[in-house]
Amino acid sequence: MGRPPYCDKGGVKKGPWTPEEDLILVSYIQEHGPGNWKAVPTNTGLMRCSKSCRLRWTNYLRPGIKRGSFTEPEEKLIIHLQALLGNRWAAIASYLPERTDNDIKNYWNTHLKKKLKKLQSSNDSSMSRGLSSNQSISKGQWERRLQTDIHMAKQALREALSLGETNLLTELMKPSNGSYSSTRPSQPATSSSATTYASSTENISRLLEGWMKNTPKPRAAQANSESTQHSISKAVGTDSSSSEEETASVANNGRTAVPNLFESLLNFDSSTPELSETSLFQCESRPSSEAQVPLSLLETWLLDEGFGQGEMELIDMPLGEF
DNA sequence: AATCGCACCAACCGCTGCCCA
DNA sequence: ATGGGCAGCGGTTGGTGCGAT
Repeated sequence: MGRPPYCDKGGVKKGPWTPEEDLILVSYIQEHGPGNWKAVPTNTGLMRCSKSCRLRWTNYLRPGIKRGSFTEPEEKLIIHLQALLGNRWAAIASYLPERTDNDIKNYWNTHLKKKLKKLQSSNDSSMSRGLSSNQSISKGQWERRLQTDIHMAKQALREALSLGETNLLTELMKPSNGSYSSTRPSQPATSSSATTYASSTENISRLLEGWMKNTPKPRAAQANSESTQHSISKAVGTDSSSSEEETASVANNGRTAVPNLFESLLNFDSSTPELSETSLFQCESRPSSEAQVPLSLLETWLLDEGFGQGEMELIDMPLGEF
């Protein structure tokens, strides 16, 4: 129906956010918490629509966001979840609490799609040499193979963990240096926009530091602000905190802390109380909205110890629908 | 050195669903 | 029951940087 576009009002700024705007937004959210986005432009004086503010926060400024290349376990998890859930990036992102749906979506579109295409084409050629086609695989076989793949992903996670939690987190958090480096690891922070932003964000970091020292806040906001500052500092590589802090749980905004997540992933207990018919997709809404990521039926299925055991011969089956 | 094409990602757009009056 | 307002989501686009030619 003809509802006018929400951000169609005149005088609404579009385009990249400036560090100053970021600072204003972060400061406001630290004080008031995320939510009630409609009030944000009004109360902050930002010439942005509420939607833009929300996006900027959830995709960039929100504490606990991991920036940097995707690790192999993450990659596998995304592939499997995409096979299971389709392009429901928010649902997928709920299993990777440090990644935003936007990030995952971008990563999928720019990296994984191609990767899988390649994989598929190479597989097609092997199929033409006598292997059965995807389409001819029975549903049961398909599911079993998928389960095997998932089991392997899980295995990879566990292996990573077995190196020690710190190592895992190091792995999971690398490079945590503020700019995406997935396929451009050497991209210098000297690219014009990056430079401008990085240096300005450094300023934000410093400003926030001072601001936090001087501004008394409610407890919740304070906790939030610390992690936010940490996040921003991290994002610009100015974080001087110890590695302990680095690996410390970043329970912020109700999002599941990393160690907790992996604890939940790896110590999965099938007697999870949340198990219910309706729980299958209960993680679809962003975990940023309050609760810890509950273990859903899907997680059960994904991570159940018993799954995939003895099915290792079914590895590397290409995932269809890519 | 200049140009072109590609890759990447932040941000926008538009739709959907939920909540509330 | 209904309609408006808002948040959330997925698809798409535009700007920027890099590498190849």
